[in-house]
Amino acid sequence: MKKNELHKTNPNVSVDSVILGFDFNQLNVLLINRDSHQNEEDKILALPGNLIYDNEDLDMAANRVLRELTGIKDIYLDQIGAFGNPDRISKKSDRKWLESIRAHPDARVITIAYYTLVKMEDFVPQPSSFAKSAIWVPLNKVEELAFDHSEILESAVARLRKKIIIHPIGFNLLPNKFTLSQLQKLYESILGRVLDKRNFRRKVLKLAILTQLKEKETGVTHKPASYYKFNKVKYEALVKTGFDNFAF
Amino acid sequence: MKKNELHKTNPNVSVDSVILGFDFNQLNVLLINRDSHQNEEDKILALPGNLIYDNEDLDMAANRVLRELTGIKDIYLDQIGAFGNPDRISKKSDRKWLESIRAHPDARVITIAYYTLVKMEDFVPQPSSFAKSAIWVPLNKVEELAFDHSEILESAVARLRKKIIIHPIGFNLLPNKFTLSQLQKLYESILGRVLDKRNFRRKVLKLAILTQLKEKETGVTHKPASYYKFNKVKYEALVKTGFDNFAF
DNA sequence: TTGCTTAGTGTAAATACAACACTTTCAAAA
DNA sequence: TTTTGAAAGTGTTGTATTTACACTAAGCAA
Repeated sequence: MKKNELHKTNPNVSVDSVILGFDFNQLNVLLINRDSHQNEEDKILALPGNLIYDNEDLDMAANRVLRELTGIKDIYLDQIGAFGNPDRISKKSDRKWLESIRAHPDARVITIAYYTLVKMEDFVPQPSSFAKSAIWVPLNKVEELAFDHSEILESAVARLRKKIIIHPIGFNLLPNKFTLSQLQKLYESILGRVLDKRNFRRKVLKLAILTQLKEKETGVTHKPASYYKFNKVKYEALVKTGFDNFAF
Repeated sequence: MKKNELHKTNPNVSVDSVILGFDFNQLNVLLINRDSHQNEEDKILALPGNLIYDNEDLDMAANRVLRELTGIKDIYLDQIGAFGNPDRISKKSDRKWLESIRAHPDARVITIAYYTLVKMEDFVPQPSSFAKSAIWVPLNKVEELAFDHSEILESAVARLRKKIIIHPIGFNLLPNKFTLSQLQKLYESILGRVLDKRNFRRKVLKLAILTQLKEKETGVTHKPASYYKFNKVKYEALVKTGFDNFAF
């Protein structure tokens, strides 16, 4: 084909999701492996994703992928952007991945990447011999991924790091009730630095978007921490005032 | 077709660019009209864009669109994201636009949107009877655009507003030499509020990324302002220190 | 009862931000 | 030549925010 000629075959367009969860210690990403036959190239993991349907918009497609894989619906989802260098099918294993989502074999693939934050308790991967089993992998243990998924994952984390300073989306990663220390640990994991306990607590509580519960931790070998829950009503009210800084 | 069936026809994928320029008074966006026949539906303007080629990556395609239209190359470009509701071809005129970029007629169109900041002096649209003539339109005079381009334009401005607080990309919109008042006016245009002159100057100068020139304004009927230029070397050094706040 | 572990709390110094008014310099008009 | 208009340029002060820092409280286990 002549260089720079318009394509005759339209590209495949898929949606891939970076699904992040927090295990009270570090961030984890949900990855899938194609099947359980452990050939060398089958060990390469990928972000969950699929081709978009004709009749759904992009956000719907991302929601569908999340729902089909985990059963979770109506969750916070944010588009990272489009990826798709023409030479992105570089690894031996990438072709197999493409077959598995029934992509047009001759066309390039462009993917619209999303990231989302979920409570890990909402999805516990089942040990399975089925194709496409999913596993939680701690961010610092992630190895090379299929296609350009490593790059997408990196973008997602960078985006989250910026966004969490401005919007308290971190609450999506925690159970409904949580302690201030858990919240602080979450922020430290995302931002990659330790925070001053007193300053953190003062700042969070001053926002007045948390409700302190009467309940406390039990069974711990130290002073039990008080549980809090996220107060969505107060948060919405706060946003309306033009609030835009949650910086630590 | 059955609902939620995978598409048989891959979507068209195009790149659209929000090209912004500053005329020392307000922000302008570069729009094109399809041809000079002034039928009613031909008056609808659109963002410049085109289908991506088979062998180019997305950023390259956006650069190409910018270069083909204006001759400008190697400019700051930032991806906004992907747009493309399946029902986005809503207006009578939209089909004509699609024909003009030779899109596959039966497939939906997904577009990857970019925005870029240019010096208006670098591109002066020529009055033309050719198809697809381009014009600078002040942001507050923009009417309904083709497809979902109004939504894309809105996203671009919102993105710029956030980004300019953190990165001094505003210099891309000004000539090489400019006065502090021009710079302030630019920030006021983007942020949509007036800024205190003394506080603005103190803050900008403290960053030490501007070099004051010996040259002053001439021919003005008031005290002539000193010219400054952007010092890229000092800026890069500043970024390395972890600087991330240019807030006003 | 002692020891270990994490929860929970206040203050002071340094820094950043916001508000505010007058003098200077040029060109044009009187 | 003098006056006028118009924007450039310049510091200070009060307020709010950020940072740094150390001890007591409460539970469980040994």
